[in-house]
Amino acid sequence: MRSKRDDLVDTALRLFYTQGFNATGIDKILAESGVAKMTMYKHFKSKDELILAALQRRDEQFREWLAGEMTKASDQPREQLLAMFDALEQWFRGRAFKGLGFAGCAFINASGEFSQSDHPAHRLAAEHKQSVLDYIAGLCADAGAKDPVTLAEQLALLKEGAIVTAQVRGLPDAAQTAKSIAKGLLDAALPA
Amino acid sequence: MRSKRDDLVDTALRLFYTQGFNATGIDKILAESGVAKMTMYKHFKSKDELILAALQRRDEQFREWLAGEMTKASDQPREQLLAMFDALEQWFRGRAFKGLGFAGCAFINASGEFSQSDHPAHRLAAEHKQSVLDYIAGLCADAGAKDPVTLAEQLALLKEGAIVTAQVRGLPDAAQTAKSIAKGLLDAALPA
DNA sequence: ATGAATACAGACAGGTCTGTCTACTTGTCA
DNA sequence: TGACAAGTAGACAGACCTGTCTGTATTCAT
Repeated sequence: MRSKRDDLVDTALRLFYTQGFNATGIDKILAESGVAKMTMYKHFKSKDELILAALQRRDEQFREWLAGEMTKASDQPREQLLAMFDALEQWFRGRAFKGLGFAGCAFINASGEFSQSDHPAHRLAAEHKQSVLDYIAGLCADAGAKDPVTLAEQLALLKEGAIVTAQVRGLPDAAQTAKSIAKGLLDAALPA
Repeated sequence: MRSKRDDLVDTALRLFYTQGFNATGIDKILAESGVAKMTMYKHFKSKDELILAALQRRDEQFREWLAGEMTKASDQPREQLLAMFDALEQWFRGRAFKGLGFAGCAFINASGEFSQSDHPAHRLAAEHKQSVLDYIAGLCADAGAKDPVTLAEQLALLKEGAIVTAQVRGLPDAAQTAKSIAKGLLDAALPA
């Protein structure tokens, strides 16, 4: 059975993601999740803590989804890396997370709203990006890259570029633009 | 002489950029700019209009700065395009805009806070990105690219990736990561 | 079945937000 | 001098915000 805490965090994530962190009030989250205020304040000391919990859930959800899409596309690391960009395109087109249209990257958005780099939400965003980077770097190593970390940094940068382009300009095609650049990088960095 | 309106817009831009749009109240802008509330409401019908005016100023300011850095680096379009990434690095390190440290891209941040794509601020962000893209595409054409628009889309995507990486993870080096990818793209797309 | 834990609704305090209003001061130009 | 434009301070309304509190209902294990 889903706990009240889960309902709360899911609703909070949805509203924070689609409407913004500062723009979303506690009362709206409570109303939409059907949870009482005191219940929330028993689970979380403050709105800030709820924000962190929502971002943590997003981190798990997103990485699980991405790894799933990539592994189901192929069992060869090179193909998995390229499949990342196809997965991104599905996300940009709103087909990735049930009941959650594309509204950019929750962590980029959080970094924008909480721009001081020592803010817990900003820190969490940096950690999320690092986790994804580590995952990519592992695949680059598996694929036989001479310098897997550098290659992973390049691919991750392409990923961020695609996300922002899709969000700001409304161009889901950006995923394919990034993918074609990625192909060139992989051709150059991986043994034939 | 600087008009009150200019003081207002400059202060608004600085605070919106560094603290966020929703998180910045009118009163703080008025206090820091030394302008009375009624004066502001004479120039702008609402806070939303002030936000738009601030973003418009940022658009001019940023594009003027970027074009300046690029043209002063070289008079060859290929070198100018590469110099864009060096300029970005200066920005990321806080050396680009006097009295305005790096806090990501104001337009990406705006798109994050106002995620509905028909919101005026979001629309303005898309227009800004398009303007920069057009500028890049012009240089690509000057450099003799067969498909200047595609090349420009690729370079612009690298630029966005670098900005986000520098902001979220605090890595100004991302500019050089993007630059080295850009070099490969230019080598492939431009006539020797 | 009784006590503990969990959740509920809803009022409330204290603060902040945007936007409006009034009444006063300053500077300019004719 | 006198009319007018532009700016000022500060009060205010009404909405919304976070976080606290009270008192009641439900669930569950012992």
